[in-house]
Amino acid sequence: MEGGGLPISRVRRELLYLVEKNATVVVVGHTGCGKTTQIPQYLHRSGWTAEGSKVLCTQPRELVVVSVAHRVAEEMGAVVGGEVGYRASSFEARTDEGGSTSSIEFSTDEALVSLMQRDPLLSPYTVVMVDEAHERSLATDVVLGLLKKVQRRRPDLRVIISSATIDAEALATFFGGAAIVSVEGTLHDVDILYAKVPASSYISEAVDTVVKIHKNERPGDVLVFFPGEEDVSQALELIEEQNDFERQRGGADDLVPLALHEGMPTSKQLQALRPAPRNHRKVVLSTSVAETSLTIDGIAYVVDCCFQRERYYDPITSLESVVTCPESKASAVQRAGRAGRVRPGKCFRLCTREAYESGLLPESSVPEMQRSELSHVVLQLKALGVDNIMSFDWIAPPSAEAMVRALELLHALGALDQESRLTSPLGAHMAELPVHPTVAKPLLVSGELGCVEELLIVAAVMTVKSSVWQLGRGRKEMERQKMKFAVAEGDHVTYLNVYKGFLEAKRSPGWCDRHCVNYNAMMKVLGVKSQLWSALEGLGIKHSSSDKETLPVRKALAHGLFANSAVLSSTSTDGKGRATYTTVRGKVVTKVHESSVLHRNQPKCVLYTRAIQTGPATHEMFEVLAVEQDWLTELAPHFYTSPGVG
DNA sequence: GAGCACTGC
Repeated sequence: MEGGGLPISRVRRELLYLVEKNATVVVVGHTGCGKTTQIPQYLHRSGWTAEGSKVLCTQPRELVVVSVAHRVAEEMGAVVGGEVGYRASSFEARTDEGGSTSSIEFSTDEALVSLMQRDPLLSPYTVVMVDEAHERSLATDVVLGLLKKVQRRRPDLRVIISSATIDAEALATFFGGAAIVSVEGTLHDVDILYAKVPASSYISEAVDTVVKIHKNERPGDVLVFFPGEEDVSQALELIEEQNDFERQRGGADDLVPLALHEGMPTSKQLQALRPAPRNHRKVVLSTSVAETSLTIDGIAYVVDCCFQRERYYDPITSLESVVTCPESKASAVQRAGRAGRVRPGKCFRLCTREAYESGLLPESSVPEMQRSELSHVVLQLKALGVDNIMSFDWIAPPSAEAMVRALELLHALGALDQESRLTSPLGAHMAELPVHPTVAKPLLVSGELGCVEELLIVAAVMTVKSSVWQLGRGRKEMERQKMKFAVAEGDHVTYLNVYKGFLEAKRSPGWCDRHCVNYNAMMKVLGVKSQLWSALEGLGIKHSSSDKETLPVRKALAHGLFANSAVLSSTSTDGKGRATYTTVRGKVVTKVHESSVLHRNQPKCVLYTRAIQTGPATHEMFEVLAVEQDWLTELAPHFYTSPGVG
């Protein structure tokens, strides 16, 4: 397909003219208008890739990078790795550094940040297009700030920002008055219908809406968006009850409800993506995975609860919380668009039109940059030569507290010196590792402590976000299986046993199923582990193993995680018999989360990977490591002796 | 008694 019928083709000439005349152009257009696949080809055909120069297009997600590269190559009659290439880590690299012949390259935003550490002026590129900029991921915001900086030294560099929403003005202003071009329309129209009154419970309202669609609307599958996994399972139960009720009345039970969320095994996810049996209507009950990451064919109706869950980092306590809040209009539009992929569809929003139009729903979500822990971003910027982080040209500046926290942690980790300059070699090496600074430091000290192999495994598991554990036949069974691997030293050390078992079982998916281990997560662990090993090897670190000795492993981890410490409270329980802890810094009351192998052990002092607020006054620690309290002052003397702390 | 979603040097 040539893409001639796509909405983007109507603005081709205008777009090319604007790119010629302006340093920066903002393109506004919804998903499906063809901008991602067509704009790079327009640029290619109009001379922007002449004489070995290149056009780069970035995406927030790796999966999209790979699939778009293949689609564009196919449209051009080229092969991936030839005229069209991509940069992605966990997939086989299809372009190499300098000698690549690709005219059009696709990469993730993250990969562009790392590319800029090696080639700050992006010398071979004439145009960089930042796609899906409205998603405002951490990496997107970093890329936008960096590109603006590069443009000052390379006035010839063209930047195209593509966004699905109307915050185009803000983006254009940030780039000193960029040109704006709008792409009207999508492939198919979607009718938007609103609730007449605000719903008292979005779960039952969503289920009622599904039932109404099933009774009154033409055939076509339904996709329902819920904020979280818990909502998905409740809705699933309600629809099954409804089906039972229909059966008893002798009605048709041709409604097929299917859950879809990140935490499910892939086989179950695929089930939700498969077409329903003939004459049945499929209802996919999903979290926001289906908003951007997964595409389901045959969806004609979308039901949107109009809520989403967002993670917030509190720099004062250094703890995170996950809150349910009204979704942004940008998400609402994206979700609705999922109904119009194959033919005109309908979207039922469970908020009122007044609520939508009066500003009760924000235009866009708070950018990740303003609700995240920033030590990794700060370290990256330092490595890119941005000396004064506070005065970096942020498109949305993070809070001063969050930046101070990040600088403080990086200083305590030894990545920055007294003057906040990157230390050498430690800070520079930490910046070269594709993991969070609290994980990079343990990896780097593992050489001296003789436990490189063990740290590679633990760091890989910590970096692969999806849990190593997976529900098999119920929570009880998972608990039972987990205990087979569990050790008193904690979750991180337990991972070593899981990894060992996985290798001894020759990476068998069946073994994983029987032991409630997530096969996909383990395969990713293998990939990340070998990637980390080549990075460490490149830094001159020699391989070693501590075998059955776990003390060096815990010590190495403590070198990175010391800031996340909590001690067992003397007044021991929360009323339900569970021990409470107090974070050493911040003095917040917290508990060991049920998912941890240590949730009954009550060690005196623990380090955690993350602590999340799970209730109004409840914080829980995920991934917990048992340590000796005197390690804290030993490993981070300044951190634990400053006034008012410790 | 159970955690939105992504990614990388």
